[in-house]
Amino acid sequence: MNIAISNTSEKPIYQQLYEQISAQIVRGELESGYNLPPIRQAATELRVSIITVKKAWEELERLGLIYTVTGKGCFVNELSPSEKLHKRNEMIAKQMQNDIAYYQSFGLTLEEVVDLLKEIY
Amino acid sequence: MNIAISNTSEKPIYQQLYEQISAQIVRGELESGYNLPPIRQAATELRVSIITVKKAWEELERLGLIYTVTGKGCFVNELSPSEKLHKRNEMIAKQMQNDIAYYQSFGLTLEEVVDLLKEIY
Amino acid sequence: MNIAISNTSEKPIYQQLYEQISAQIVRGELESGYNLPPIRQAATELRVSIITVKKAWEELERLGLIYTVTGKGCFVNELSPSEKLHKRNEMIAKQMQNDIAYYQSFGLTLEEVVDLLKEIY
Amino acid sequence: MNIAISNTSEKPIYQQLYEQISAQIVRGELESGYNLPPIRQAATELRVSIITVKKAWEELERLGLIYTVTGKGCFVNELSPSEKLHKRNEMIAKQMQNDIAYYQSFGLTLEEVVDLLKEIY
DNA sequence: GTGGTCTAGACCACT
DNA sequence: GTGGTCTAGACCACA
Repeated sequence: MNIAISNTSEKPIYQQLYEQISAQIVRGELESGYNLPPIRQAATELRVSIITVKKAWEELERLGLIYTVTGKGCFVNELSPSEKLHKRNEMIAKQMQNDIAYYQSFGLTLEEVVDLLKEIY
Repeated sequence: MNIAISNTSEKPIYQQLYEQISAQIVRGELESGYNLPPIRQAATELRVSIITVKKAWEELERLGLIYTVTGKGCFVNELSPSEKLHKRNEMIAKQMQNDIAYYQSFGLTLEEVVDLLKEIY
Repeated sequence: MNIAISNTSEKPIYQQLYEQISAQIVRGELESGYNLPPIRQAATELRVSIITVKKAWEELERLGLIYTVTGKGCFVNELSPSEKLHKRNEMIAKQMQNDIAYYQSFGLTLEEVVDLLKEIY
Repeated sequence: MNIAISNTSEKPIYQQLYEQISAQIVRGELESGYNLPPIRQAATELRVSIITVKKAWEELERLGLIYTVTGKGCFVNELSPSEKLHKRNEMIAKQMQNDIAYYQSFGLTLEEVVDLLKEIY
């Protein structure tokens, strides 16, 4: 578990958590069947509230990336590489649609967006 | 004034307001010196609270896009086209940094991002 | 009449007016008996509201710097040089007390204030 | 938290709040990491509205003096003594420019200002 | 319990 | 009639 939490970020902590973990899962960093640390342990290590971790784990379950076995813990789902890729593209596309809507509201063309993107990347 | 407010959006109303208006200003739709509607009138038309409009107008002033004269009203600042362009890119870049951070967390390369962008745009 | 009005200043216009004129009077730039321009003319020239000019003229009268002759106009009071000096010091001292209170709230010593003052002046 | 609010002052309440607190921070009275009282509690104690306190806290955040963590509270930023000094001088200088402009409108020289200052201080 | 947002209505200063 | 400020109370997201 390699997670970076920022208290001053505009994103809520539980979102930072599930975004980073879901990224690690679809990238294959966290393998199928990987046993996520217990909520209490994760909360202690990351110095966040148990409720916050619970909320993040719940979101991961809702996304179909992990499953919970009561009394045993949470595990990364079995996902084929193609399924992972599909989920990854799904998540990215969802975000990108919002981003593009924002760019377009300022009247940016695709070329301008790409140019700015190359500059900042 | 052509504003669309969504009560279901995750963005606060005042932010929707200043984002749309700032976009209209830097796109040149609202000309320099344009007299924004009085906050009370805007509040009535948009069916939101005066304070909500006020907060949006304040942010626009902070962004250097409008100025307010007590007792007279609020007006769009005098901005040269290059200044508008600069402010636009500034706002976009700020947002784009967050977007890119998200894409990178999924391990996307610049090329992949551009490809996806072209697809969705 | 040599007045500079700023719409974007945080000071209300009527205050800008009476502050500048009172300064000109106690400095001797506007001589005793000088006939201030009619309210309507001043309002037109300065591009402000008649009400605003009226409010400034009233404040000047309240300060004992001008007097009004109904139907004839407003005139600068007869003031001896020592009276002018006294009024000047009075106005400055009043302002300076507020300024000093502000500086002191930040814990500045007299020496620090003087140093900063020399730097900015 | 040692705040004095004057309802008769010409300054708005929220400005009195952030001026006094910012002074306390740059003077070092409120240490880095200090947990400001919750806005509701502060509002009750100071007998002002929540929104008024919120507005003051927002300005403090904008000045780079505090940061807020949703659900946790507001905290004084980590600032080195030199940073504090810099921020202090920055705030003072901003105010002092207005003060000096006023003095100069009366034709005062730097020496006269300093003399008066020493007298009143 | 904490901050984030919003409402509806009010009073005041300024133009 | 305009903006500037303030109130008292409410609901929601977050920890």
